[in-house]
Amino acid sequence: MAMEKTFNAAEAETRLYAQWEKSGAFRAGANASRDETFCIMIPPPNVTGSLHMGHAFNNTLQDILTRWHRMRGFDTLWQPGQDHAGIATQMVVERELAKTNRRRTDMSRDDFTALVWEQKQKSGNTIIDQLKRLGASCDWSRNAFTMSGAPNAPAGEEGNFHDAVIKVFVDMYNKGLIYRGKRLVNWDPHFETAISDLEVEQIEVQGQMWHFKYPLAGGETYEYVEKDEDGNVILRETRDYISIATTRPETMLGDGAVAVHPSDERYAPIVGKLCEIPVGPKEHRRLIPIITDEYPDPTFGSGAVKITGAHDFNDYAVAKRGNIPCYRLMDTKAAMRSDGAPYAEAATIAMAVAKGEGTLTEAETDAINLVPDDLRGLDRYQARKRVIDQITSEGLAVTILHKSIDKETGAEHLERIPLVEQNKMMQPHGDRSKVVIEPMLTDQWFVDTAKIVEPALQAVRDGMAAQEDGTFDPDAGYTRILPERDAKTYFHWLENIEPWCISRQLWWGHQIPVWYGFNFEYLKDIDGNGSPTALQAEVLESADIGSSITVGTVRKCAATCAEAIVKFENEETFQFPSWFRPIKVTEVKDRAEAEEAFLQGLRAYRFSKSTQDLVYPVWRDPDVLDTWFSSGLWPIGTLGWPEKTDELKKYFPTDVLVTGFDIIFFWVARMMMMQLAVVDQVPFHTVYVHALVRDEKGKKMSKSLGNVLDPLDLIDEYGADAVRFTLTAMAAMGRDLKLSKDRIAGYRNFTTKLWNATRFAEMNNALCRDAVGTDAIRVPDAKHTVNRWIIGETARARIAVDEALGQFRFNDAANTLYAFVWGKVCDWYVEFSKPLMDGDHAAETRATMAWVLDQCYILMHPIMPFITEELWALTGDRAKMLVHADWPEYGAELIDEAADREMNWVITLISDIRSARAEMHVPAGLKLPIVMTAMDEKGRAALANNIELIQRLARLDGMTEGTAPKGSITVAVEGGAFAIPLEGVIDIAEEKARLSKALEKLEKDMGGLKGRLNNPKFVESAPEEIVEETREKLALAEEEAAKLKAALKRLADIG
RNA sequence: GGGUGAUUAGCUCAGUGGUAGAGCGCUUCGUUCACAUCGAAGAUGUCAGCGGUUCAAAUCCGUUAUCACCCACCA
Repeated sequence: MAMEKTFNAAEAETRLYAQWEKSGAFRAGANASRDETFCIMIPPPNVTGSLHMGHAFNNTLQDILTRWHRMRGFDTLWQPGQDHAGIATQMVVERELAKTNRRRTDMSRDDFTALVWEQKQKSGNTIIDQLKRLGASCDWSRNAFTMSGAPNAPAGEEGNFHDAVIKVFVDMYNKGLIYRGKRLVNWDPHFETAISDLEVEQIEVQGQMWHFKYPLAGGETYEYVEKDEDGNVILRETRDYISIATTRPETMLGDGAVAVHPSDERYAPIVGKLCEIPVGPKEHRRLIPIITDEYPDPTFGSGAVKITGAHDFNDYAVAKRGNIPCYRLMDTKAAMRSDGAPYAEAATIAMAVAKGEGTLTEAETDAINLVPDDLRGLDRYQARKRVIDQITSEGLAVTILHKSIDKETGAEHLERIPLVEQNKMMQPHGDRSKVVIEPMLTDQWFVDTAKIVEPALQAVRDGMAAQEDGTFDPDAGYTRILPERDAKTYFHWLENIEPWCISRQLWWGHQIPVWYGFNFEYLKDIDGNGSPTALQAEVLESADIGSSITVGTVRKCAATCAEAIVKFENEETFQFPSWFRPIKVTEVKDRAEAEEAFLQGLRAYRFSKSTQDLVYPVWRDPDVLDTWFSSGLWPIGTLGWPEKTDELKKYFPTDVLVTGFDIIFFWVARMMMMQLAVVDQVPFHTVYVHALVRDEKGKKMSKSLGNVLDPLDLIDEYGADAVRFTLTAMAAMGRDLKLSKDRIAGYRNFTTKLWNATRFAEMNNALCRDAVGTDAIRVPDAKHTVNRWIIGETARARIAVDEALGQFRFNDAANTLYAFVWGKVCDWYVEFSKPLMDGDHAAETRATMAWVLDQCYILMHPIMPFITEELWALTGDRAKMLVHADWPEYGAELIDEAADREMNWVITLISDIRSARAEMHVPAGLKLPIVMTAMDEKGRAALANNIELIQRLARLDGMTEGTAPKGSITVAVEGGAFAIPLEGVIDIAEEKARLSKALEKLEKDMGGLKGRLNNPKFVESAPEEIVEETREKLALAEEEAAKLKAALKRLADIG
């Protein structure tokens, strides 16, 4: 067998991965030899996504933990899968449609989702294949998908994830943890859906703020007084208006009030009076009250704020407090241009066109004339412009005097211009659509997070407390978040949690399992003393009013419902009146089941059996659930819940969640809340939060910046092992990770180094094992110091690696291995072994070399699986593949302190001689004799044992004992000194300089050491071992200094 | 506005009380039979500033400066 000079990663990686898969190496429970389980849930990537650097990092860490546990004999499962990613995936398909000038609304919902499924099946495997290239050892036979088993899922997409999601929704609804409500939500005008707070990002934009006059009702006037900070009056005038400042003039028509701070004296005279919204035909202008509220800041703007409850979150709060009506002005549909095409920019919301009903709820009386005709159907920004123009032309814009100079004449004059302030403001944008979010008052579904947040908080409080005092127990039912500061983020968010809006007006996702129908409870009230509304009256009028409700009543109700449903179908955001609402949330598969469920409810209430032949109208809520609602169930969902599967029993709660901090809120917190709410257990005992991958300059990698490093390109160029090792070595907890190609190349060289160390052993027949097939379990019974030393070093490495991985200190593990393999094995042990490969110690040394290299493969395998597996196969007949090799358990018992001391002495001696030679410019190839001028017993023994390798590595030519010859350089070591005769070669001045410099450094050190030891407080207070160590250091330094001085003196005598 | 973190060699970063390290880069030398994707040697730091605690501080505390990120409702 002759090995190639380097590892061919491209060829070997594919071959090895196929071999692992074929042998079922990654299957749940493969290689299990003990009862303990270890389970990691992959953070499911978007099904349309492709592997980016963040994935590569995240999954490398998971793979390391998984492979490590699998080799240690745990019953291991790394559960893979993908997320259906509602908005993102729907966006991909809609973009495709747009290429052929089609839109989603051109087809039926079923046809559209069928297209999405096609897309899923087309691109869903991309990321799986990419993860395989990285070496991820997931159990692909269990690959999961958050939409599997949905009603319209095509063949091959079976599964029970959908059922689990629906069941959780129903259970939570029945427990009162989910409700439907009319609230102000973040409306994304591009996707025409509500989104949650987390999906909104605040972006700083240059904004404008306009100042307008709202005339007081009836032409009333008041004395407006402005004072400076010291209370001096700086302005006093009579006004017949109140001046407001706004950044959103187009919402003025929806104002419900003008608010000022209670302490604001300027407006005190007019609080409680009415003012007029100065937009639209004069005869139809609304009057709104001037109220007080703590919210307005008297020092900002004019101090007076218009309150538009339906289009601003602050205003909404003020309106709630002050019982001010909220008028929704806008439609949820994008405005159309006159030619019927949508506006190019996405942020288009029409000013409401609907009269009366529906859109302008909560203030139905005023609805009719809310929006004048000339503003209807406009995009919000067009409407803004028109409103500003109208106000300005009417002279109601607040103006300021502006000095300007006539260019022609040079004459200076003052002119009045509208007061428009330019200021930077944070504006909410959709994180996917990048368009400005419109707060909208709509009916949405919410999770009442306040009711389920406490267990999620407590579990982490307990986990962190245990982590703190060192009593952490994985089975105790709590969760720790590492590093600690991310726990703070978690607490902060959960302690201030808002209701979670979970309905999305999309088509791709889990449709909400709620069916609407006539609420018969409503009629019950009529039988009492309640006064009927118009509808009730109508229903009752045509029904037989009597002791019981008759078939006729039901027919009438059915007809009324049908009418509502027609409206609902034509207008997705149709607001159901209160008599039409979900009266039962149930797990039903289709309309027939829903109808049957309703009928059962009716029978139970007051209808006779004769009504069951009625066709009763029901309607399913068209909204789908937020993607994170289903992702939140990932741990139990992938394990088969609600079925009581073996996997669920075995692997749940799972062990570690490895994730980036950017989805702590989106995902981690929600999994915690939902698992606790549904199965009353934490989903994992440890959350390991890692850094974000950035480019060399520390910028977040993004397509728009063009600074993306594609992990697959890097794998092509350097091999997966090098990429993985780089990421691991840089995985210091909770920092940014700046990736550069140089670093990857460095670690690629490291793989080559290991490869070539193996090549050396192979050439020296070190790999002809005396015990083929034992897979290096047996530690060689070595006698020679060199071998005993490297065995001890191997044990140290194993201990350090296990400890590092146990604490999620991935970089420590990587650096330990790097230093061991390169710094110990390659730099020294391979060299030391060369003279031993023949002669008395040959067999032992070869066995040790073989064993040490095996240990390198094993210990490195979790980080660098490919090259190690390849070397494992190349170097022996193995009973098992490396992926299933047994992780070693040897420890400190293998460390031979005496061998350690001896070899470290030898290494220091060789290094010192090399150093002296280099500094004296001794030609590297020249072999020199050496004279031992002094040596203690231990030194003599060490020397005798290792003389051959010392001569070889220090390039010496024979050793004698005696006094330093003329013109020699001095090398001082612990216990002795050497002289290297260099008469004629040596430059005495240079040698003096070298020795003086070394001496200087020593004396500086000695000064510090002496200073400490002379300080009585140090000797008293410091631990004994530290004091002792300091004394030893000083003694050694003094000894060496004495030798250097002697050498210097000799040089002085000569020169 | 609130919060969190960072500031260490030319660069990228480790280092949680005992007197500072790695990789890359740089300089010099080297084709000794594992490896030039290599080897040997070398240079470079008031550990951001100031103050405090301590026998001892890069490390703990306070403060200042700069930067980064997260959260947030200034119309």
